[in-house]
Amino acid sequence: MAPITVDEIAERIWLSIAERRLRPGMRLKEAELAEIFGVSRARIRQVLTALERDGLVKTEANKGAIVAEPSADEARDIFHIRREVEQRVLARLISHLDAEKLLDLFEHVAKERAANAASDQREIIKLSGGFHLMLAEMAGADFLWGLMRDLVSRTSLITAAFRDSDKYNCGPDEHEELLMHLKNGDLQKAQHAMVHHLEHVENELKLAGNLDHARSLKDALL
Amino acid sequence: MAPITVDEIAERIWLSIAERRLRPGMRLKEAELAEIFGVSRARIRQVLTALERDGLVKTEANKGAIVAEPSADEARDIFHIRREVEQRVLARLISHLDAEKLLDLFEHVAKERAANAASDQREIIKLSGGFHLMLAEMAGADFLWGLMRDLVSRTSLITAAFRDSDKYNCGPDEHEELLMHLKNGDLQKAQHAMVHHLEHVENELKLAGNLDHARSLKDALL
DNA sequence: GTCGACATTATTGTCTACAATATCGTCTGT
DNA sequence: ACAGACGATATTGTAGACAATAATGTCGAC
Repeated sequence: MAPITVDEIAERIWLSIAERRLRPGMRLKEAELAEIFGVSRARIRQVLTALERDGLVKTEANKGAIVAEPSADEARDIFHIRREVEQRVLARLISHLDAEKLLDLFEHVAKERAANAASDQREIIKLSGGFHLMLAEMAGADFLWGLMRDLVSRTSLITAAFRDSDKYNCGPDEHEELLMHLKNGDLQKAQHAMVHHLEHVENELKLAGNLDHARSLKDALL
Repeated sequence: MAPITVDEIAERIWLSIAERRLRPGMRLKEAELAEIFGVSRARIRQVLTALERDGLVKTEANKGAIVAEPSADEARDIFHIRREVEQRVLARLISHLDAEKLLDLFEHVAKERAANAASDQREIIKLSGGFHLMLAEMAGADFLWGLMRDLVSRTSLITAAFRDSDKYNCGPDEHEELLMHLKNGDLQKAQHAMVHHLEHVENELKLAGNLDHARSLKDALL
């Protein structure tokens, strides 16, 4: 019997948010979560602080945690920064990229394709983010990897909040195209493909119509 | 009698690191810190997780926390990303920047100048970072502000680790020049000044000589 | 009948004690 | 004398109990 870890709980909540089972604004009561996962509140508190760091929940003093409600502007900022970070990741990666790593990456994309074929949404979400994190990890740049973790989870939240259809965000085709350029050692083309890919994802969201959830009741009703 | 808060403790530790009173690699034992600040270990734990989020300390499971030991490559990544983030901050800021905010900014620079004149190192450190955070806060972009907090603290660590002289990093003159461009509503020049400023700071560090602290003993001795 | 103060309840924040784990010293067998 | 394992100690991880705080419902006064 292995007690569930903090990371596992955090992942579960992350997935629930990405799947839109937990909607922005929903309260996450500590005692409730502790009950659900069969752990103490102390552990849940760690989970919540981790989730807050990744921008998935927002906590207010003495008022608890709620699922974060990103604004359209925030979403644009996140995509903007993410484009820069991902390009940097590729630049750092391409210098020490060997055949084995490339194989792992192609294998990963194959898994994505399988999940897509099976319409296994949870797996799709995990793998899509995982691909980008894998690139960062292989780049061997801890700081960039940490940033990417943050950005990926925030992107999940944004996608959940702003996509209209049930279309999936990260298609395997674009990932594979990117890998081809990496395989050829062409950094510029790889970066271009990455930017294109991210813009594609961003453009599928409804950021234009700023039907922003109002920050306060006052704003919402007056 | 007000008990010291988590943020205050974190700031104290941050300053000690920035002042090089705490050196990279030093252990931060929980009980010891709890004793020093007169609080319980639970509180210290919160402090340490916060510091880890900001990249100032590194914790390993069941082994405790040590002051982080950034590599030169990591430092370069951080500066690279920081340039992009700061430019984005300026872009977001310039649209809704009024006379009052500008006044506050100029006032802040005046304080920096005073601290410099008095050679109050602790105050210099606080104010230098504070200036950049102030810009982010005024931009009204929470995500960017959070990123900047992270980047500023990481920059403090890098500066502490890699500067050779006791030269101070952020000079008030460059900050003021930036403000002039903002006052004139010239985004491009402001961004250019910012990039120049950050490159200036980066170039004063000894990142070239990669006398990287080896990650492991094996690497260090063999 | 409505406004304001007060009590109740639910929820988070904090502390203290206990359990798990790693590290380091020591001992024994060869 | 040295290698390996075992045990002691120090340190972190976890849980549960208690205190503080904020939201809400109720009562009383005007």
